Amino acid sequence: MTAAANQSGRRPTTSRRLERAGIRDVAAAAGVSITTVSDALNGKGRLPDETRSRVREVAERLGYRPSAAARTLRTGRSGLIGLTVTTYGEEPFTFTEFAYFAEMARAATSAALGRGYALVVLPASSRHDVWGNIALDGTVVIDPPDQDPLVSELYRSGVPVVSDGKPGNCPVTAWVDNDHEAAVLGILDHLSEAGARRIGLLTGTSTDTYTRLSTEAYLGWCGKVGQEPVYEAYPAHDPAAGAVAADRLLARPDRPDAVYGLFDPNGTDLLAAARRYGLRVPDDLLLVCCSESDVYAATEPPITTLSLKPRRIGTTVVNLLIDAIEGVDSGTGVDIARLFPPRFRTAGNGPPPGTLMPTELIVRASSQPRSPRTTINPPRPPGEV
Amino acid sequence: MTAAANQSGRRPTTSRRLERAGIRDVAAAAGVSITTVSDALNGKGRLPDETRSRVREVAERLGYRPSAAARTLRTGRSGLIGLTVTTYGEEPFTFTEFAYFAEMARAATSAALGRGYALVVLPASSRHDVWGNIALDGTVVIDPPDQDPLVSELYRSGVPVVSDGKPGNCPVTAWVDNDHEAAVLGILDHLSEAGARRIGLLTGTSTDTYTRLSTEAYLGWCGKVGQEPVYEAYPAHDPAAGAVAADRLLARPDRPDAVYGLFDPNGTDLLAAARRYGLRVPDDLLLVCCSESDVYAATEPPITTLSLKPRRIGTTVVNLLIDAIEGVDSGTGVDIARLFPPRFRTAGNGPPPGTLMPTELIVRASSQPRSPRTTINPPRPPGEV
DNA sequence: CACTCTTGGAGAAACGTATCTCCACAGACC
DNA sequence: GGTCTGTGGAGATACGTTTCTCCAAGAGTG
Repeated sequence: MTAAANQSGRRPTTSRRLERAGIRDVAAAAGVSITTVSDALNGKGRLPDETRSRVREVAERLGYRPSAAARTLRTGRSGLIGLTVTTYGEEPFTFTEFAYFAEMARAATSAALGRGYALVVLPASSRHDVWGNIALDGTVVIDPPDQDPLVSELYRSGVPVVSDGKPGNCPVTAWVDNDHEAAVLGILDHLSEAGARRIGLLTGTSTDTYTRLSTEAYLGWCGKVGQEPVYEAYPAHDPAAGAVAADRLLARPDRPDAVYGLFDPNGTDLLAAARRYGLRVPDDLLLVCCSESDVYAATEPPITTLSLKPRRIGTTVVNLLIDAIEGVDSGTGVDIARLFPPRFRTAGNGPPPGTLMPTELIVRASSQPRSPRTTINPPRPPGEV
Repeated sequence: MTAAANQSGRRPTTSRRLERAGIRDVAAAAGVSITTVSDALNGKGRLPDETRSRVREVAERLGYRPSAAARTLRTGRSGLIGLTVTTYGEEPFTFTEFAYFAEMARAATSAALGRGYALVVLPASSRHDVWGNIALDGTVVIDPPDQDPLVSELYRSGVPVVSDGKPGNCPVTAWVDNDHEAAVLGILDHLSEAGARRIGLLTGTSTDTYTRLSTEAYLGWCGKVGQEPVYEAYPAHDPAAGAVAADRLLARPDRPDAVYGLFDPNGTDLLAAARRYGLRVPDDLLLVCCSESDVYAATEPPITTLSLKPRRIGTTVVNLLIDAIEGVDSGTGVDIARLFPPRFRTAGNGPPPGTLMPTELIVRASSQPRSPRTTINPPRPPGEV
């Protein structure tokens, strides 16, 4: 009897065929020790290729699958990253409500998988019900509100957090955001150049960074160019409220001749409202909205959209987080993890490092400079989508 | 020195303040044993309320969080459910590409969270890179192809699998699907009643159940009513291909006077194609497409859509899976898990149990019975969205 | 020959929890 | 007084890995 067989000999005699093969069974079958099996399968240790391949072959034959739980317990790494969205109302799950989140989540998932991690979608609320039961290596938080208790809790637990959206007052490890101010100013300039005299804004009532920064940029611009602000705010998480707000905006006595809508559905909302009031786009009303959906390429007329490039954001956020988890400083390539466990590296003083990413304005017919001819049913070649 | 302190006394002397509090620390601080702490926090064992609350208070004070990895290792339950989509091309992640998946995933996530589970989004390919590293209690598979190797592998690993979409030849624990045949027949009848003489189909080239069953239902209907089939198939995962296929369909010499599009973007595709050929909807062309998006409520004209009710599907799939994991038979309430570990309950003979769920046709202007008056800019009250 | 390296690999200690087993003790009962 | 019963809780083990430590044996070296 080999030492390995001895080491695994304590299994109870009954119903062994029901058990899944463990590393001990592989060791026994291959006539080597547990250490050797582990090293062989993980490419570690000093083993001749012959032993390595033999162990691998035995493991394959037994259908051995290492226990993720045991590995996580031992190594302290689960390969799991939490993804949570905190704003946009009290709904349990507004997630993927808008194309932005869907795209961002998709890119984040891909990026994580590419580096050997998987994403777990979690709610921002409901404290220990689920959060406490999952071993997370880190968390991506979308749009954390000021003083987000969830982020604080995670920080206390030692879980690295990277946020999409500049954090108000949260101890995040790092953050990524669009340059919302530059984006709004760019759109307002674009509309002005297209002939707009009075630009309105369709905005939200929530206090997340996106809404706040965008609105502030608009108000600042109004102050600078001397235009009276014309805007309507509504709860962005309520899809029906957007149509009503769009209607209100166009029903005002000081009706704007151009509108920027901050949220994805605002394009169709505003277009429908314009039709109701007999306004032609872009002749009577210039339109831009923030959206990732390509339905606006096929509307009548096509609508100019601002893309926040969610794919780029999602990828960046995840890569930053995994860098923090693994302790690699992307700049230097130094492996910090060997010196300090990751959970203590968020404790730096000073603001967390952030990255501003540019947006992209996709100009379509709805914001073309005014011309005398009508835009109803313009002839377009069949190839254009 | 208490026995509890003795039991935890083997911690190395250095840098203890850096360690997170474990159950041993709580036991030592409360002057009780590990057993007592575990029982107190989990509501088990026979303990007086006084001890229970004291232990809880100490745990709270130390900021104790149980290790999910250790718990998973010990109990064999991770509270994690995999979610994967396998069809629609070779793309690494077509997930949330269409509103159906996004909605379904959202509902599934909510349902899982409601029962204390979290969802992990995983790719259908890339064998052991990620799948092997995660302890899953079960998996939801969307639209598995025939003989899906992934499902077979999961079955062999003992992981319960519930699929969205009737499985071709896979050992799933259970499945849920829409009644696609009934849905298509319903639409074709609806279009006929609206005055259609020749109904066309925009379908896909992939071999998943949805595409196959829908197309077969269409062909069967054509055979029964004696209409020559008029359809175009394209790779559904390619967004640009849909517009081209729609164009092809309307360019045919035997151009249909009504079209049903199987995929979400087909509505805008077909509408744009109709405009290019000067066809009025619904006067010259009746239109229905399968979509979960509400943009079709605001198009010009609004388009009739078939909803697959993804929320209901997602909820049902997850609940079935969790029932299987926890060994509760929804019908009887018997706890099977105590008799057989869940991984052996998929081995029954006969086909796996399946559930067919109804769809819903949301009728809008694009499939209204033909009338002499034009439908361009019909007057609508502002409240309607 | 005595010694150091190098190679190949075994042993055992964690990781942190849940839970099974069992014991001490106090009161009840005959 | 002795047995029984219920209460409260301690001890120890197992979950399945990874990894640190260390040993044996052969190869080279003076």
